[in-house]
Amino acid sequence: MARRGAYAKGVAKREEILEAALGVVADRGYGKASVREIADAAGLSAAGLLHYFGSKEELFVAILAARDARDTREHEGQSFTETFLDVVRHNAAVPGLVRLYARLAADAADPEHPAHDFFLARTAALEGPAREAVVAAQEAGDIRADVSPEWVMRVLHATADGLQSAWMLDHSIDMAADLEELLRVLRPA
Amino acid sequence: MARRGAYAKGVAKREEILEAALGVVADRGYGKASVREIADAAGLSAAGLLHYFGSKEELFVAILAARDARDTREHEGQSFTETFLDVVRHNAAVPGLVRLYARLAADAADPEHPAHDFFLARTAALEGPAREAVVAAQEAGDIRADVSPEWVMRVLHATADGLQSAWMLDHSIDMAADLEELLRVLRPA
DNA sequence: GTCTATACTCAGATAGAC
DNA sequence: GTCTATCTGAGTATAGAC
Repeated sequence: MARRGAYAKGVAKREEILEAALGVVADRGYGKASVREIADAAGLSAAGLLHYFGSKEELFVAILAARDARDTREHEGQSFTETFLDVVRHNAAVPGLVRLYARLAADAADPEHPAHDFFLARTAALEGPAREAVVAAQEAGDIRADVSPEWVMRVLHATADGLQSAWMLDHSIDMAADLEELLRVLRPA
Repeated sequence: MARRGAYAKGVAKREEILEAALGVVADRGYGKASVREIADAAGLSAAGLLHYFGSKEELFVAILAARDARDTREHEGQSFTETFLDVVRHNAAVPGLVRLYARLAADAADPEHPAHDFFLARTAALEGPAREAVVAAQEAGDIRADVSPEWVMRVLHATADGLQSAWMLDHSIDMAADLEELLRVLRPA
């Protein structure tokens, strides 16, 4: 049917726009990456782009959502620790994405911001599996038992985020190595 | 002399502008805080404001620099750990400042950004005293000796930053308590 | 040295034609 | 589904008043 074709084209165009947007952001930074420039790179007008994504901010949220979806898909079945460190290692290869994440997370503090709910949902979605993994690690003797699983989750998440902030300014920081050392320190005495 | 009077007035106006700017940012967020609106709140025109601060970004860097200067002044003579936790506790009372910091830190990843050098210098300035304090804490038996002082500094800084990110989205997080727990975990077995 | 008025450029977003 | 045209508001450079 005709609708099928149009639909498939829309999906393909969406992905093309996401690719182009990430490229422009990586090259020029969030602030200087205008909707017009991204539209040019994707081969359509600014208004055409906003037909797919309602606003610049929604477009950028979609990039982060696509990244999360890919990370989840690619690490299916892997252990929590390995997934965690793998994602951090991979992030060191995509500075544009890391900067986009930091920028959007800062803006999303405003409850009215389009990314606010995305970040809340993201943290909530990570919470379940991460908690299970931490409890299992404590039972297996890989993480000391005298700390709460919630605290471990918060601190691992926070430290990874904070190391990314520092790494953005100074790429000589080895985020994964610092986190591995933290996991070592968290082991029982 | 006449110069003295004019100079003193300029300094007072600068501080008035910084106060007004922080207020507007806290109320409306970085993005919606326009130079015109801040200028209105400070009682002068946008161009008048830019006479004191060359650009919106430089104005915001000045706010963070003033905060750092105050924090340093107020905690002179206090121990590293108490200063660290005090600053974190105080930050929970000034969400506008925390958001401004996060936003500027994200933008500052671009080496061309006016805040880039500020953040590099800030980290470097913290490094000396913090390293000394960590080494002393290790010698005193408050921090385990099998980790490098540099790693401890990076991780404490990163965790505090990351917890701030999480706290911006969800104010129920107790940043200071989580950091105290981290300091406890870092103690020798 | 302090500050205003004006104006320029560019941004994101919308309306409506095709 | 995509465009052109246009709106509104941003940052800021300039010229010059006081």
